[in-house]
Amino acid sequence: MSDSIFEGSVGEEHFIAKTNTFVEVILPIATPKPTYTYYVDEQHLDQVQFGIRVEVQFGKNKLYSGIVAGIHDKLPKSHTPKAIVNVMDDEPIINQTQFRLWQWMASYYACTLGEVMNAALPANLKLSSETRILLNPDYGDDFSDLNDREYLIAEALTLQAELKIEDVRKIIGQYTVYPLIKKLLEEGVLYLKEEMLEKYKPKTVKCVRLAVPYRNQEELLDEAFSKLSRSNRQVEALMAFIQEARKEGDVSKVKIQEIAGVDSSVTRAIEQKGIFEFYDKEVSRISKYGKDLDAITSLSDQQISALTELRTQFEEKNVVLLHGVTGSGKTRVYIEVIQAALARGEQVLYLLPEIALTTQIIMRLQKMFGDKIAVYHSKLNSNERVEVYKSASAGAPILIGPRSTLFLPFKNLKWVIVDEEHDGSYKQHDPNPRYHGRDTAIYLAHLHGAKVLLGTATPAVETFHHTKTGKYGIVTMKERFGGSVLPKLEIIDLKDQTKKQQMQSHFSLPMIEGIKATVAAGKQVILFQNRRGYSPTLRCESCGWSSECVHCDVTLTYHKHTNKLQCHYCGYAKDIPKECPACGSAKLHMQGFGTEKVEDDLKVYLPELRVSRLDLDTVRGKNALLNIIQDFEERKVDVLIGTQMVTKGLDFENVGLVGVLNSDMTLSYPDFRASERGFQLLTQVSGRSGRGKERGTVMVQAYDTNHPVLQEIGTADYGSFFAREIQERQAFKYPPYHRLIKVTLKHKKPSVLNTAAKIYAHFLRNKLGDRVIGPAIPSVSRIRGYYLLDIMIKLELNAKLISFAKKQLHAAAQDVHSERGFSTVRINVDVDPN
DNA sequence: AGCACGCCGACT
DNA sequence: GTCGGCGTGCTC
Repeated sequence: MSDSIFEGSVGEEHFIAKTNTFVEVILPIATPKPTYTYYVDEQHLDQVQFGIRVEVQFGKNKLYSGIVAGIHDKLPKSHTPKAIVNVMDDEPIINQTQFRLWQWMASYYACTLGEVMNAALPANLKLSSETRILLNPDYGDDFSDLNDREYLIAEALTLQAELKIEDVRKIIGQYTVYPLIKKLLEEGVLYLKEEMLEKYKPKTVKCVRLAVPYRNQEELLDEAFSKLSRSNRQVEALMAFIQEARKEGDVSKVKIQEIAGVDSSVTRAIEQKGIFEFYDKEVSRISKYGKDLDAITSLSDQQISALTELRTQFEEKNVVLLHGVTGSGKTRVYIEVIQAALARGEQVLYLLPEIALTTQIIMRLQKMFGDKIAVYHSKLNSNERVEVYKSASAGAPILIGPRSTLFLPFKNLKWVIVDEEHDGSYKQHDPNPRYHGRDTAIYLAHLHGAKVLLGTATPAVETFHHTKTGKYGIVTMKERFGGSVLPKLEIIDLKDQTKKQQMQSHFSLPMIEGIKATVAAGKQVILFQNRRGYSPTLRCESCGWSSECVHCDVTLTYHKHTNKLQCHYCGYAKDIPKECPACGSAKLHMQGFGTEKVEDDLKVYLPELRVSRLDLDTVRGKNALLNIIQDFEERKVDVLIGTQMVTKGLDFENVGLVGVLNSDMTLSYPDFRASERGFQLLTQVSGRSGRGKERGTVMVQAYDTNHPVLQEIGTADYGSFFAREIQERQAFKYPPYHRLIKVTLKHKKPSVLNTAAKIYAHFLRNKLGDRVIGPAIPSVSRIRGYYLLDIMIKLELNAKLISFAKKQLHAAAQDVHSERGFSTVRINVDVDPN
């Protein structure tokens, strides 16, 4: 080792370098450099290793916890490194494989390592000086277990609700505070600020027990019965209770009412006579659901042959698509695959689209595999997340969750299941890294030497294409489980209905009749309304004025519960004007229809029906979704009106009719995936119908009844859809034949933005020619006060070309930013946009 | 991403 | 005359 002694400082402290060791540190921020070099002094020398967190100063006062990505002895020539402030871990929190995944993502999705790190680590592993700490109210005010310094912090927090890391530093008069805070977090004394937002609320169930004299003295029961003898129903309820009480500890009120066939007025009466007593029992959602799900079912012939076929395919291919029609029982096949993996001691990753929407599947798996499953739920608090994170490296057998679950530190990953592989929500849109969960999963599996099972009823065009070229294997299941047949499809011509004046608001006559008949037959109905672009807006009949957001280029939509006009992009809200602000006319009326309007209209035409609604607005609360689903399952609701959400993994037995109110919107959306999305959506929606014994019906209302996709769902014919679609993709240079990169430029001033986009596009066109398209004005051209322009790049599938192009994207951005007055133009790159 | 430095308009 | 607006550049 050469002598490379230099002088430097950290904060106020001055040091003279005595070692010759430096670390490359990844910081959780979007900076152009992937890592920064820090000096390791003597006291930390034997603690630094790859993958641990170190506390470092960055800039004048910012402190971050960064990750050590490398150790070396080369003093940087251009500058004097700062020393690390502290070492935070004894053991690495990421492994080499994770780091390789991060690097791949940063390179493939054209973002920084820091941005990947940000997405990859749970919040509790990413302390920075911006973090605010609060007192955990559950800990109480007994601080006697704390040492002096800890006590000082806790005491300060009783006086002041929250503290910044900087404040903590001042209070205890020392610079190094992270280890202290880390310890207090672990002991449950503190909370990080984010955590307070999502308070854990246990679910409770109303339960029944006998009131005091009767509870302990069985001989008094006769007396209880005689007290109730005047009411048969009350006697029955008590008998139901006694019968249930023999089985297990807690007896739910609902269950008794169900068995005795009575409602809550009866149980309440018994309570009032002093025989019953009600109490709330905390239940885990899983066990509650687990009970009424059947034990492991036997496999159908089709499932058995699918499994055999899968085994064969996996001998050759690393990725296999399981293409099974809705209701063919793919989940059952996954369960078998998982069980086989567990028997061999292999780790399984199970990815789902939106976790909240697929609780049914999670429950089913959890019931099957119990505590072998760790769910990386988006609503876990930070401590729970860290627990799951650590359990992955400890070898938890099954890890299940949305795309971010990819980032866990797997130990022996051998299987990745990507359920509903086609689902658009696997793609992250907004903050970098704009990654695709399915595609990243395939790379992750490659790093681990694991196999990937993609499952869906409606494969993504890219995926199916890869099965055609032989890159992926494919196994098909054509029949629905339990012999239920695919639903009957009726296309209703809205042009014709309008002509005959048979439309009632947005319902055609056949649709109304269909709903009536289905409910009369004791079946339930799902109505699907694609909200996209079809929300109710306020329009002036005289001059055509409509209310627009002041920050975004969208019309405001009417929300009944707030009685205001609101913006979907930024949340801006305003009161409903009495007269038109443009022309003064009072003829303002509501236009368009969202699920809310459908619900209201239906109540007018069919007032006797029990209607419920499932969309983003009604599932805000933590249990709301579950409640809506349960009510529908328990048949307390006749008609469920929903958006896309009803298409995702929900499984209801008693649905006789699925109605699609307006299919045109879905199919005529102006982008290259419109057909694909439309086909997937309509097929998935219709798959909700007739899951039980009898054949269901699907009614699709359409103006453009000749749209090819409408014919293709009719025959559930993926093959002909694919054949037509793949030709268009090829002809118009879209994926899978070309790779798309979408660049979005943003600025507050349209003039600056326009020039910037021109410079950018011109720069790129010089390098890439007519592969560069645009700039074009996107359908929403302004968001939160920023104007937007899109530039699309279509690249042939040539690795050299693609990596060249990504370099040029970077150069083009620098070119724009170096121009005077253009440094504030934001440039976002989205590889493989949806 | 944050933060300080620096250069131009409306105020005591 | 300054206060503060934002545009610019740098951070190991």
